[in-house]
Amino acid sequence: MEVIKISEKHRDFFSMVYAVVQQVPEGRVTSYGAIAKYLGMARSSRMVGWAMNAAHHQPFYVPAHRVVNREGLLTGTHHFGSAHRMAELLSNEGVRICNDQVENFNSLFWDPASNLALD
DNA sequence: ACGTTGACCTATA
DNA sequence: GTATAGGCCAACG
Repeated sequence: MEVIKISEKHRDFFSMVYAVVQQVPEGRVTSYGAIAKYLGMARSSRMVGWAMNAAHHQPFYVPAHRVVNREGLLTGTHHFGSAHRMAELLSNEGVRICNDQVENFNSLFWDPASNLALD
């Protein structure tokens, strides 16, 4: 087991990412870019993925399986322990997965910018 | 300290 | 429609 250390500076950013991911309803999915854009880091969407990497080490639950890339492709399946873990979780929520690809992704897509109010 | 990598996205051809 | 290039910024060797 490796422990991923999170810099104090980015603790906030990570927390914000987790907060958004936790708002994603069951049976719905969102993308890294949408989260990054919502947090004002549209050009640093890779950091969202890095935050997901550390999500497993967080004390609270983070439904990282509901976060996919902009094509609706499950790119992070290898980081879920088993390759089919992510697809299983999504399938359990009613999301049809075919070859690591979310079906009807356009309808299942949940955009935080359109569902969360910006204060 | 430098180069490479990465759960990505946008732009251009 | 696919293919290639560039950018982004933190973590790792």
